[in-house]
Amino acid sequence: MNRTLLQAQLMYDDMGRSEKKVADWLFSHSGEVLPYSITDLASKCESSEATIVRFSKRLGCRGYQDLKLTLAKEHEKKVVAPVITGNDDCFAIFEKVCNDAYMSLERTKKTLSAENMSRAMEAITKARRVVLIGLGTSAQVAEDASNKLLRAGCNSSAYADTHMQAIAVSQLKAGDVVIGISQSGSSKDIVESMKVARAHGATTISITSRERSPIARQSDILLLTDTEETMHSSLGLNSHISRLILIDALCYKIVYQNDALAHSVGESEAELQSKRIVE
Amino acid sequence: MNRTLLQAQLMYDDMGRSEKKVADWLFSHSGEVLPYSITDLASKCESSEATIVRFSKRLGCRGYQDLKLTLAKEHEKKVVAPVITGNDDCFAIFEKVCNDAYMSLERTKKTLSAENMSRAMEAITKARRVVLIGLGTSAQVAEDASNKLLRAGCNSSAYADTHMQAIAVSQLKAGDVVIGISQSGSSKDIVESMKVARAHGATTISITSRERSPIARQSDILLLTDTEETMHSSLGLNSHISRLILIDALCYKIVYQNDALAHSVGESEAELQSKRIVE
DNA sequence: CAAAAAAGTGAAAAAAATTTTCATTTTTCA
DNA sequence: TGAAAAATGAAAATTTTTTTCACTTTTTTG
Repeated sequence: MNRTLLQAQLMYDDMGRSEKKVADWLFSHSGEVLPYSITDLASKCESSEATIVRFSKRLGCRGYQDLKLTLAKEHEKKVVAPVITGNDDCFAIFEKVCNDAYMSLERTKKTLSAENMSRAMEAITKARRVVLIGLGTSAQVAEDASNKLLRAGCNSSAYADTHMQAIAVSQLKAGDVVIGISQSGSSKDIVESMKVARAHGATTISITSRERSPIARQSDILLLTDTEETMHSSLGLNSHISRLILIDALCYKIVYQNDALAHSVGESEAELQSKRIVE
Repeated sequence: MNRTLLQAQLMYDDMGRSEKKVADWLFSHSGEVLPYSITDLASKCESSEATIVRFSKRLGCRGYQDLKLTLAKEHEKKVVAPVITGNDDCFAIFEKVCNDAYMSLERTKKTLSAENMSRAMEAITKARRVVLIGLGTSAQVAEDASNKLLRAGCNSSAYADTHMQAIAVSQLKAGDVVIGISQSGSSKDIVESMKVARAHGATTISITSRERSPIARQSDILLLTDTEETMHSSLGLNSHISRLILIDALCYKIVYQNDALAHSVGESEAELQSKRIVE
């Protein structure tokens, strides 16, 4: 139920018999009205066009058209990704997985904290050394991030092996940064390494999909990618993509920041861009 | 910029002079259009009603009314200027990179051939052995694909090292499949391995962003991800994402196909799904 | 390079949707 | 009960949208 219909509920007692019919229909079919013309709606409600216009004006709209636009603006997006079926060909599945990815990115826009991103960026920029740790798919993301951070001028390394991770974090000091990447946030070895890093005074940043997870508790800065996996992609694909983009945005900002001076002295956008090329 | 207008940006080149005027006006006044009637808008754009209806239909709407409703539904979304500037904070950059990714996926939907995807899927399903080769970022994709194919029941391996790649492809026989992954399509070692695989009678599949590239010429089946990189993400990020999704869709179809029998005997959707979990 | 074909365009007609008007019905209240 | 006020819906008036079609521009082809 959206704002306009709540308003209608408040005014319900002031309405006449016929206007109430319109309100009732809208309460039980709030999502369906947009494609209907005023004539369609009048017959659905067993009411008349004039009544619908009056109803619209009561709610502060200029008329039925305006009401529809108002409702559309408040329309909560319940984009339901179509379900993949056995009859779909590869391409149809590709399209559906793409849709899933869009939705996942939209969700990530909501879960990700702008402030934490900025804090992470600053911590990384100032760090003497940045260590990235992750396992499985997350190791790939760590590797990718490390490559990009190197290009951005940070002293970073990624470790995909738990032993190497343990060694690397034990060398960290205050002012250093460790970035732990874990989809579930509960990979035991990763959490353990985060603890050690913290004990040595390093700033701990975690990239995970679960807000209440062991890794989150060991983190000074938490970067949350989308929380909810959908049906149509491998578990982890969507957060993998979110994390790749998150890393890319961070590195972009770091490059921009580091090169602000050089840039202001006349370095071209193209040169700036060239520092980011990875493949 | 919302989804519909991003779509318009993708289709911009296909529009005529007058339709472009409509698009231009909307790009610079995207928030203002809702109260305008088609006649108002036509005069604002120095265009005609008919052109606006055509423009609306191009974007998949039934007409101007429908376009307005669609825009109204997307109304709440923030308008993100397409160019990243030094003043953007990390989060704003993240949003822009997401938009880029979105546009890149839309482009990939155009370049990717549905038929070739199906042919690739069939070749992989029937193959005695699948070898994946790639370097750099593409090696990560190859690794990811190999993991998923294994889960899907294919005998697959990925090689990130050129020597290992050379050895692996020399063992292939007719009926085997090699999948070469290369952003530019011209990594010398990869192309060479594709040639060898082909000489041994294996089916060659390539995943690349360049249609006219050496690797494409060595391929029986060509899978083209988006061709044009944009300004806002690292060179390669967008095609990396496209390829991850492409792989995921392929594997999804393979799992569905392989398990069709088991499924029909009563295996649940959940069990089917569980075979795809990677992390 | 010119002719033919295709694509794009906008004025105006046609259709549809919306809003207003007004006669009639229903409700309110003394 | 009956007069005034409020509510209603059919139909008219208006506005908006969509379609049509003749004309223009662009592209292709011989």
